[in-house]
Amino acid sequence: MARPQGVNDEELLQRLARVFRDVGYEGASLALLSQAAGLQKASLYHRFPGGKQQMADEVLKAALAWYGENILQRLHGDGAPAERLALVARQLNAYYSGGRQACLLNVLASPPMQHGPSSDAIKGAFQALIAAFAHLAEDAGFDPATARRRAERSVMGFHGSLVLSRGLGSPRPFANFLVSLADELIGGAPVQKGSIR
Amino acid sequence: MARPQGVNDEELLQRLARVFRDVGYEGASLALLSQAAGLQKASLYHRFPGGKQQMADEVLKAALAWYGENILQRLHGDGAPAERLALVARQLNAYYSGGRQACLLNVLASPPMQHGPSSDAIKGAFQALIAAFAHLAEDAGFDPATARRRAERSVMGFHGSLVLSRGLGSPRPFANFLVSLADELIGGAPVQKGSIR
DNA sequence: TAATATTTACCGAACGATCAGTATGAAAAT
DNA sequence: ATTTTCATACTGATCGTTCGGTAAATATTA
Repeated sequence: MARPQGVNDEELLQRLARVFRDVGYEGASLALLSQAAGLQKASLYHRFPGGKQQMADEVLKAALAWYGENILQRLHGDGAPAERLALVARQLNAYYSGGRQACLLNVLASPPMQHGPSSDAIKGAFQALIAAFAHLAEDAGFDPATARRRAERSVMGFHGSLVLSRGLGSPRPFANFLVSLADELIGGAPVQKGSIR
Repeated sequence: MARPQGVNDEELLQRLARVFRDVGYEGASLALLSQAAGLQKASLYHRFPGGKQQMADEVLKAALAWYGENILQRLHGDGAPAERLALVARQLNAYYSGGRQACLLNVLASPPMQHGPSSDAIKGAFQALIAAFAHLAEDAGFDPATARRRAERSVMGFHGSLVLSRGLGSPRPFANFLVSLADELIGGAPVQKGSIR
Protein backbone atom coordinates (compact mmCIF):
# COMPACT_ATOMS: atom_id res chain seq x y z
CA MET A 1 0.00 0.00 0.00
CA ALA A 2 0.94 3.64 -0.34
CA ARG A 3 -0.41 6.64 1.45
CA PRO A 4 -2.84 5.70 4.21
CA GLN A 5 -6.44 6.83 4.15
CA GLY A 6 -7.42 9.74 6.29
CA VAL A 7 -10.70 8.01 7.04
CA ASN A 8 -11.12 4.27 6.78
CA ASP A 9 -13.94 2.79 4.75
CA GLU A 10 -16.08 1.80 7.68
CA GLU A 11 -15.96 5.19 9.36
CA LEU A 12 -16.46 6.91 6.03
CA LEU A 13 -19.57 4.89 5.22
CA GLN A 14 -20.97 5.62 8.66
CA ARG A 15 -20.51 9.36 8.20
CA LEU A 16 -22.13 9.28 4.78
CA ALA A 17 -24.96 7.11 6.08
CA ARG A 18 -25.71 9.71 8.69
CA VAL A 19 -26.26 12.34 6.00
CA PHE A 20 -28.47 10.13 3.86
CA ARG A 21 -30.57 9.20 6.88
CA ASP A 22 -30.91 12.83 7.90
CA VAL A 23 -31.77 14.49 4.60
CA GLY A 24 -32.52 11.70 2.12
CA TYR A 25 -30.88 10.94 -1.19
CA GLU A 26 -31.87 14.11 -3.01
CA GLY A 27 -31.19 16.28 -0.01
CA ALA A 28 -27.70 14.87 0.38
CA SER A 29 -25.60 17.27 -1.68
CA LEU A 30 -21.97 16.56 -2.40
CA ALA A 31 -21.10 19.61 -0.33
CA LEU A 32 -22.96 18.11 2.65
CA LEU A 33 -21.47 14.67 2.13
CA SER A 34 -18.00 16.13 1.75
CA GLN A 35 -18.33 18.11 4.94
CA ALA A 36 -19.61 15.13 6.92
CA ALA A 37 -16.92 12.85 5.51
CA GLY A 38 -14.10 15.25 6.27
CA LEU A 39 -12.92 14.81 2.67
CA GLN A 40 -13.10 17.08 -0.33
CA LYS A 41 -15.58 16.34 -3.05
CA ALA A 42 -12.83 15.18 -5.40
CA SER A 43 -11.56 12.79 -2.74
CA LEU A 44 -15.00 11.30 -2.41
CA TYR A 45 -14.89 10.61 -6.13
CA HIS A 46 -11.58 8.88 -5.65
CA ARG A 47 -13.15 6.56 -3.08
CA PHE A 48 -16.43 6.24 -4.97
CA PRO A 49 -15.79 6.50 -8.72
CA GLY A 50 -19.48 5.87 -9.27
CA GLY A 51 -20.32 9.14 -7.58
CA LYS A 52 -23.24 9.86 -5.33
CA GLN A 53 -25.16 6.83 -6.52
CA GLN A 54 -22.33 4.51 -5.54
CA MET A 55 -22.06 6.22 -2.16
CA ALA A 56 -25.72 5.54 -1.49
CA ASP A 57 -25.40 1.99 -2.80
CA GLU A 58 -22.44 1.16 -0.56
CA VAL A 59 -23.97 2.88 2.44
CA LEU A 60 -27.07 0.78 1.94
CA LYS A 61 -25.01 -2.36 1.42
CA ALA A 62 -23.07 -1.78 4.64
CA ALA A 63 -26.26 -1.07 6.55
CA LEU A 64 -27.83 -4.26 5.27
CA ALA A 65 -24.74 -6.23 6.28
CA TRP A 66 -24.96 -4.80 9.79
CA TYR A 67 -28.65 -5.58 9.82
CA GLY A 68 -28.02 -9.16 8.81
CA GLU A 69 -25.48 -9.70 11.54
CA ASN A 70 -27.09 -7.84 14.38
CA ILE A 71 -30.79 -8.22 13.69
CA LEU A 72 -31.65 -11.06 11.34
CA GLN A 73 -29.02 -13.48 12.56
CA ARG A 74 -29.96 -12.90 16.19
CA LEU A 75 -33.60 -13.44 15.43
CA HIS A 76 -32.62 -16.83 14.02
CA GLY A 77 -30.45 -17.64 17.05
CA ASP A 78 -30.96 -20.50 19.40
CA GLY A 79 -31.87 -18.84 22.68
CA ALA A 80 -35.35 -18.47 24.06
CA PRO A 81 -37.48 -16.42 21.63
CA ALA A 82 -38.28 -13.78 24.23
CA GLU A 83 -34.61 -13.29 25.04
CA ARG A 84 -33.60 -13.11 21.39
CA LEU A 85 -36.29 -10.51 20.80
CA ALA A 86 -35.26 -8.46 23.81
CA LEU A 87 -31.69 -8.33 22.54
CA VAL A 88 -32.83 -7.34 19.05
CA ALA A 89 -35.02 -4.62 20.51
CA ARG A 90 -31.97 -3.12 22.18
CA GLN A 91 -30.04 -3.27 18.91
CA LEU A 92 -32.88 -1.53 17.09
CA ASN A 93 -33.12 1.13 19.75
CA ALA A 94 -29.43 1.87 19.37
CA TYR A 95 -29.40 1.84 15.58
CA TYR A 96 -32.33 4.22 15.34
CA SER A 97 -31.17 6.37 18.26
CA GLY A 98 -34.40 5.77 20.08
CA GLY A 99 -36.46 6.84 17.09
CA ARG A 100 -34.60 10.04 16.37
CA GLN A 101 -32.88 8.73 13.23
CA ALA A 102 -34.79 7.59 10.20
CA CYS A 103 -34.58 4.26 8.41
CA LEU A 104 -32.30 4.02 5.39
CA LEU A 105 -34.70 1.61 3.75
CA ASN A 106 -37.50 4.13 3.98
CA VAL A 107 -35.36 7.10 3.03
CA LEU A 108 -33.72 5.42 0.04
CA ALA A 109 -36.88 3.72 -1.20
CA SER A 110 -37.71 6.78 -3.30
CA PRO A 111 -36.76 8.06 -6.74
CA PRO A 112 -34.23 7.97 -8.22
CA MET A 113 -33.03 5.12 -6.01
CA GLN A 114 -36.33 3.39 -6.56
CA HIS A 115 -35.43 2.61 -10.13
CA GLY A 116 -31.88 1.43 -9.58
CA PRO A 117 -30.59 -2.03 -8.79
CA SER A 118 -30.71 -1.16 -5.10
CA SER A 119 -34.47 -1.40 -5.26
CA ASP A 120 -34.25 -5.17 -5.14
CA ALA A 121 -31.94 -4.98 -2.14
CA ILE A 122 -34.44 -2.81 -0.32
CA LYS A 123 -37.31 -5.10 -1.18
CA GLY A 124 -35.29 -8.10 -0.07
CA ALA A 125 -34.43 -6.43 3.21
CA PHE A 126 -38.07 -5.83 4.03
CA GLN A 127 -38.92 -9.41 3.18
CA ALA A 128 -35.98 -10.75 5.18
CA LEU A 129 -37.05 -8.85 8.27
CA ILE A 130 -40.59 -10.14 7.96
CA ALA A 131 -39.27 -13.67 7.47
CA ALA A 132 -36.99 -13.40 10.49
CA PHE A 133 -39.81 -12.13 12.69
CA ALA A 134 -42.04 -14.90 11.40
CA HIS A 135 -39.35 -17.46 12.14
CA LEU A 136 -39.15 -16.21 15.70
CA ALA A 137 -42.90 -16.33 16.09
CA GLU A 138 -42.88 -19.91 14.85
CA ASP A 139 -40.19 -20.75 17.36
CA ALA A 140 -42.48 -19.29 19.98
CA GLY A 141 -45.10 -21.83 19.01
CA PHE A 142 -47.29 -20.15 16.44
CA ASP A 143 -48.30 -21.89 13.26
CA PRO A 144 -46.69 -20.50 10.09
CA ALA A 145 -49.74 -18.57 8.98
CA THR A 146 -50.30 -16.66 12.21
CA ALA A 147 -46.56 -16.24 12.67
CA ARG A 148 -46.35 -14.61 9.29
CA ARG A 149 -49.34 -12.40 10.02
CA ARG A 150 -47.88 -11.27 13.33
CA ALA A 151 -44.50 -10.65 11.70
CA GLU A 152 -45.99 -8.42 9.02
CA ARG A 153 -47.93 -6.47 11.61
CA SER A 154 -44.79 -6.02 13.69
CA VAL A 155 -42.76 -4.73 10.77
CA MET A 156 -45.58 -2.36 9.89
CA GLY A 157 -45.75 -1.12 13.46
CA PHE A 158 -42.00 -0.79 13.44
CA HIS A 159 -41.77 1.51 10.44
CA GLY A 160 -44.99 3.25 11.35
CA SER A 161 -43.60 4.13 14.76
CA LEU A 162 -40.49 5.56 13.12
CA VAL A 163 -42.59 7.70 10.79
CA LEU A 164 -44.72 8.83 13.69
CA SER A 165 -41.76 9.62 15.90
CA ARG A 166 -40.25 11.79 13.21
CA GLY A 167 -43.55 13.42 12.36
CA LEU A 168 -44.39 14.21 15.96
CA GLY A 169 -40.83 15.09 16.79
CA SER A 170 -40.93 12.76 19.74
CA PRO A 171 -39.18 9.43 20.37
CA ARG A 172 -42.17 8.16 22.32
CA PRO A 173 -44.02 6.23 19.57
CA PHE A 174 -40.87 4.31 18.72
CA ALA A 175 -40.12 3.63 22.37
CA ASN A 176 -43.68 2.46 22.94
CA PHE A 177 -43.42 0.17 19.99
CA LEU A 178 -40.26 -1.46 21.25
CA VAL A 179 -41.77 -2.29 24.63
CA SER A 180 -44.92 -3.71 23.06
CA LEU A 181 -43.07 -5.59 20.34
CA ALA A 182 -42.60 -8.77 22.35
CA ASP A 183 -46.26 -9.01 23.23
CA GLU A 184 -47.31 -8.14 19.71
CA LEU A 185 -45.10 -10.73 18.06
CA ILE A 186 -44.91 -13.65 20.46
CA GLY A 187 -47.39 -12.72 23.19
CA GLY A 188 -49.84 -15.44 24.21
CA ALA A 189 -47.77 -18.12 22.55
CA PRO A 190 -49.50 -21.51 22.61
CA VAL A 191 -46.34 -23.61 22.97
CA GLN A 192 -42.71 -22.75 23.50
CA LYS A 193 -40.97 -24.97 21.01
CA GLY A 194 -38.11 -22.63 20.14
CA SER A 195 -36.05 -23.45 23.20
CA ILE A 196 -36.50 -27.19 22.72
CA ARG A 197 -34.04 -28.47 20.17
CA MET B 1 -61.80 39.74 -13.20
CA ALA B 2 -60.02 39.66 -16.54
CA ARG B 3 -58.45 36.75 -18.28
CA PRO B 4 -59.49 33.40 -16.80
CA GLN B 5 -56.97 30.93 -15.40
CA GLY B 6 -55.89 28.09 -17.61
CA VAL B 7 -55.98 25.81 -14.59
CA ASN B 8 -58.08 26.53 -11.55
CA ASP B 9 -56.55 26.53 -8.09
CA GLU B 10 -57.97 23.21 -7.01
CA GLU B 11 -56.79 21.32 -10.06
CA LEU B 12 -53.44 23.07 -9.92
CA LEU B 13 -52.85 22.10 -6.30
CA GLN B 14 -53.78 18.52 -7.08
CA ARG B 15 -51.27 18.35 -9.92
CA LEU B 16 -48.54 19.84 -7.76
CA ALA B 17 -49.42 17.52 -4.90
CA ARG B 18 -48.91 14.56 -7.18
CA VAL B 19 -45.33 15.64 -7.87
CA PHE B 20 -44.49 16.25 -4.22
CA ARG B 21 -45.92 12.88 -3.27
CA ASP B 22 -43.97 11.14 -6.00
CA VAL B 23 -40.52 12.65 -5.60
CA GLY B 24 -40.57 14.58 -2.31
CA TYR B 25 -39.83 18.22 -1.67
CA GLU B 26 -36.20 18.20 -2.74
CA GLY B 27 -36.86 16.03 -5.75
CA ALA B 28 -39.64 18.30 -6.95
CA SER B 29 -37.84 20.66 -9.32
CA LEU B 30 -39.56 23.67 -10.79
CA ALA B 31 -39.21 22.05 -14.20
CA LEU B 32 -41.08 18.98 -12.95
CA LEU B 33 -43.73 21.04 -11.21
CA SER B 34 -44.16 23.27 -14.25
CA GLN B 35 -44.59 20.26 -16.52
CA ALA B 36 -47.10 18.61 -14.23
CA ALA B 37 -49.03 21.83 -13.78
CA GLY B 38 -49.18 22.56 -17.49
CA LEU B 39 -47.90 26.07 -16.71
CA GLN B 40 -44.59 27.75 -17.27
CA LYS B 41 -42.33 28.50 -14.36
CA ALA B 42 -43.13 32.21 -14.44
CA SER B 43 -46.83 31.42 -14.35
CA LEU B 44 -46.28 29.29 -11.30
CA TYR B 45 -44.52 32.22 -9.66
CA HIS B 46 -47.46 34.40 -10.52
CA ARG B 47 -49.80 31.98 -8.75
CA PHE B 48 -47.35 31.31 -5.92
CA PRO B 49 -45.24 34.43 -5.28
CA GLY B 50 -43.64 32.58 -2.38
CA GLY B 51 -42.10 30.09 -4.78
CA LYS B 52 -41.60 26.41 -4.23
CA GLN B 53 -42.01 26.69 -0.49
CA GLN B 54 -45.42 28.29 -0.86
CA MET B 55 -46.45 25.63 -3.35
CA ALA B 56 -45.58 22.93 -0.85
CA ASP B 57 -47.28 24.85 1.93
CA GLU B 58 -50.51 25.30 0.02
CA VAL B 59 -50.46 21.76 -1.27
CA LEU B 60 -50.11 20.57 2.29
CA LYS B 61 -52.80 22.93 3.47
CA ALA B 62 -55.23 21.73 0.81
CA ALA B 63 -54.44 18.12 1.62
CA LEU B 64 -55.05 18.73 5.31
CA ALA B 65 -58.35 20.43 4.51
CA TRP B 66 -59.43 17.44 2.45
CA TYR B 67 -58.29 15.19 5.25
CA GLY B 68 -60.32 17.12 7.77
CA GLU B 69 -63.47 16.92 5.71
CA ASN B 70 -63.23 13.40 4.39
CA ILE B 71 -61.40 11.57 7.13
CA LEU B 72 -61.46 13.32 10.49
CA GLN B 73 -64.99 14.70 10.23
CA ARG B 74 -66.38 11.34 9.15
CA LEU B 75 -64.63 9.62 12.01
CA HIS B 76 -66.45 12.03 14.32
CA GLY B 77 -69.78 11.45 12.56
CA ASP B 78 -72.89 10.05 14.11
CA GLY B 79 -73.36 6.72 12.35
CA ALA B 80 -72.40 3.35 13.76
CA PRO B 81 -68.63 3.26 14.42
CA ALA B 82 -68.11 0.26 12.15
CA GLU B 83 -69.90 2.00 9.30
CA ARG B 84 -68.03 5.25 9.77
CA LEU B 85 -64.76 3.34 9.75
CA ALA B 86 -65.68 1.39 6.63
CA LEU B 87 -66.41 4.61 4.79
CA VAL B 88 -63.16 6.18 5.95
CA ALA B 89 -61.25 3.09 4.83
CA ARG B 90 -62.65 3.55 1.33
CA GLN B 91 -61.63 7.21 1.37
CA LEU B 92 -58.12 6.30 2.46
CA ASN B 93 -57.85 3.63 -0.19
CA ALA B 94 -58.80 6.15 -2.85
CA TYR B 95 -56.53 8.92 -1.57
CA TYR B 96 -53.50 6.64 -1.41
CA SER B 97 -54.38 4.84 -4.64
CA GLY B 98 -54.44 1.54 -2.85
CA GLY B 99 -50.99 2.11 -1.35
CA ARG B 100 -49.28 3.15 -4.56
CA GLN B 101 -49.02 6.82 -3.63
CA ALA B 102 -47.07 8.02 -0.63
CA CYS B 103 -48.27 10.19 2.24
CA LEU B 104 -47.66 13.92 2.02
CA LEU B 105 -47.16 14.06 5.75
CA ASN B 106 -44.37 11.54 5.57
CA VAL B 107 -42.80 12.98 2.43
CA LEU B 108 -42.86 16.58 3.63
CA ALA B 109 -41.79 15.80 7.19
CA SER B 110 -38.14 16.14 6.22
CA PRO B 111 -35.66 18.99 5.85
CA PRO B 112 -35.98 21.74 4.86
CA MET B 113 -39.72 21.53 5.48
CA GLN B 114 -39.03 20.13 8.91
CA HIS B 115 -37.81 23.48 10.10
CA GLY B 116 -40.53 25.64 8.62
CA PRO B 117 -43.89 26.63 10.05
CA SER B 118 -45.43 23.65 8.26
CA SER B 119 -43.79 21.38 10.78
CA ASP B 120 -46.45 22.24 13.32
CA ALA B 121 -49.18 21.56 10.78
CA ILE B 122 -47.73 18.12 10.12
CA LYS B 123 -47.42 17.36 13.80
CA GLY B 124 -50.97 18.53 14.37
CA ALA B 125 -52.24 16.35 11.54
CA PHE B 126 -50.70 13.25 13.08
CA GLN B 127 -52.18 14.09 16.44
CA ALA B 128 -55.58 14.87 14.94
CA LEU B 129 -55.73 11.52 13.21
CA ILE B 130 -54.83 9.72 16.40
CA ALA B 131 -57.44 11.72 18.28
CA ALA B 132 -60.11 10.97 15.69
CA PHE B 133 -59.35 7.26 15.76
CA ALA B 134 -59.41 7.34 19.54
CA HIS B 135 -62.73 9.11 19.50
CA LEU B 136 -64.16 6.41 17.28
CA ALA B 137 -62.82 3.68 19.52
CA GLU B 138 -64.44 5.40 22.50
CA ASP B 139 -67.70 5.53 20.61
CA ALA B 140 -67.31 1.82 20.08
CA GLY B 141 -67.24 1.36 23.83
CA PHE B 142 -63.60 1.39 24.82
CA ASP B 143 -62.38 3.43 27.74
CA PRO B 144 -60.26 6.46 26.83
CA ALA B 145 -56.95 4.83 27.69
CA THR B 146 -57.40 1.72 25.57
CA ALA B 147 -59.07 3.75 22.83
CA ARG B 148 -56.02 5.96 22.67
CA ARG B 149 -53.69 2.99 22.66
CA ARG B 150 -55.61 1.31 19.85
CA ALA B 151 -55.70 4.57 17.89
CA GLU B 152 -51.94 5.02 18.11
CA ARG B 153 -51.37 1.46 17.03
CA SER B 154 -53.71 1.91 14.09
CA VAL B 155 -51.99 5.07 12.91
CA MET B 156 -48.65 3.34 13.22
CA GLY B 157 -49.92 0.37 11.23
CA PHE B 158 -51.35 2.78 8.71
CA HIS B 159 -48.12 4.59 7.95
CA GLY B 160 -46.10 1.41 8.34
CA SER B 161 -48.19 -0.30 5.71
CA LEU B 162 -47.65 2.61 3.34
CA VAL B 163 -43.89 2.41 3.87
CA LEU B 164 -43.97 -1.33 3.38
CA SER B 165 -46.10 -1.13 0.27
CA ARG B 166 -43.72 1.33 -1.31
CA GLY B 167 -40.66 -0.61 -0.19
CA LEU B 168 -41.98 -3.92 -1.46
CA GLY B 169 -43.46 -2.37 -4.54
CA SER B 170 -46.75 -4.04 -3.80
CA PRO B 171 -50.09 -2.61 -2.67
CA ARG B 172 -50.80 -5.70 -0.60
CA PRO B 173 -49.57 -4.51 2.84
CA PHE B 174 -51.71 -1.41 2.60
CA ALA B 175 -54.70 -3.39 1.39
CA ASN B 176 -54.25 -5.89 4.21
CA PHE B 177 -54.07 -3.09 6.71
CA LEU B 178 -57.32 -1.56 5.51
CA VAL B 179 -59.24 -4.81 5.88
CA SER B 180 -57.83 -5.44 9.35
CA LEU B 181 -58.23 -1.84 10.49
CA ALA B 182 -61.75 -2.28 11.82
CA ASP B 183 -60.82 -5.28 13.93
CA GLU B 184 -57.64 -3.62 15.12
CA LEU B 185 -59.33 -0.39 16.19
CA ILE B 186 -62.79 -1.37 17.36
CA GLY B 187 -62.74 -5.18 17.26
CA GLY B 188 -64.05 -6.92 20.37
CA ALA B 189 -65.73 -3.77 21.59
CA PRO B 190 -67.25 -4.19 25.06
CA VAL B 191 -70.26 -1.93 24.47
CA GLN B 192 -71.59 -0.16 21.41
CA LYS B 193 -72.37 3.25 22.75
CA GLY B 194 -71.53 5.22 19.62
CA SER B 195 -74.80 4.46 17.85
CA ILE B 196 -76.84 5.36 20.93
CA ARG B 197 -77.24 9.07 21.14
C1' DT C 1 22.11 3.72 3.00
C1' DA C 2 20.53 6.94 -0.20
C1' DA C 3 18.22 8.15 -4.15
C1' DT C 4 14.56 7.18 -7.35
C1' DA C 5 10.30 5.21 -9.03
C1' DT C 6 5.77 3.74 -8.14
C1' DT C 7 1.48 3.77 -5.97
C1' DT C 8 -2.27 5.50 -3.58
C1' DA C 9 -4.84 9.38 -1.24
C1' DC C 10 -6.02 13.71 -1.39
C1' DC C 11 -7.30 18.51 -2.88
C1' DG C 12 -8.21 23.22 -5.52
C1' DA C 13 -10.29 24.70 -9.45
C1' DA C 14 -13.14 24.39 -12.92
C1' DC C 15 -16.61 21.98 -15.97
C1' DG C 16 -21.51 21.90 -18.10
C1' DA C 17 -26.04 21.39 -16.41
C1' DT C 18 -29.65 22.55 -13.65
C1' DC C 19 -31.38 24.84 -9.67
C1' DA C 20 -34.86 28.48 -7.83
C1' DG C 21 -36.19 32.85 -8.93
C1' DT C 22 -37.07 37.33 -11.95
C1' DA C 23 -37.67 40.96 -15.52
C1' DT C 24 -40.28 42.21 -19.44
C1' DG C 25 -43.64 42.14 -22.63
C1' DA C 26 -47.16 39.72 -25.60
C1' DA C 27 -51.77 37.46 -25.50
C1' DA C 28 -56.37 37.23 -24.00
C1' DA C 29 -60.03 38.27 -21.54
C1' DT C 30 -63.47 42.08 -19.65
C1' DA D 1 -58.52 50.30 -22.29
C1' DT D 2 -57.46 47.89 -18.58
C1' DT D 3 -56.38 44.03 -16.11
C1' DT D 4 -54.80 39.48 -15.47
C1' DT D 5 -52.47 35.41 -17.38
C1' DC D 6 -48.87 33.49 -19.48
C1' DA D 7 -44.35 32.79 -22.08
C1' DT D 8 -39.55 34.01 -23.56
C1' DA D 9 -35.27 35.02 -21.87
C1' DC D 10 -32.37 35.75 -18.32
C1' DT D 11 -29.83 35.88 -13.56
C1' DG D 12 -26.70 34.18 -9.85
C1' DA D 13 -26.12 30.14 -7.27
C1' DT D 14 -25.56 25.41 -6.67
C1' DC D 15 -25.82 20.88 -8.50
C1' DG D 16 -22.94 16.48 -9.53
C1' DT D 17 -18.81 15.62 -11.81
C1' DT D 18 -14.04 15.82 -13.72
C1' DC D 19 -9.20 17.11 -14.19
C1' DG D 20 -4.38 18.49 -13.17
C1' DG D 21 -1.46 18.18 -9.82
C1' DT D 22 0.38 17.57 -4.91
C1' DA D 23 1.30 14.77 -0.53
C1' DA D 24 2.65 10.68 1.64
C1' DA D 25 3.59 6.20 1.91
C1' DT D 26 6.04 1.75 -0.09
C1' DA D 27 9.03 -0.64 -3.46
C1' DT D 28 13.09 -0.61 -6.18
C1' DT D 29 17.24 0.42 -7.31
C1' DA D 30 22.26 1.77 -6.51
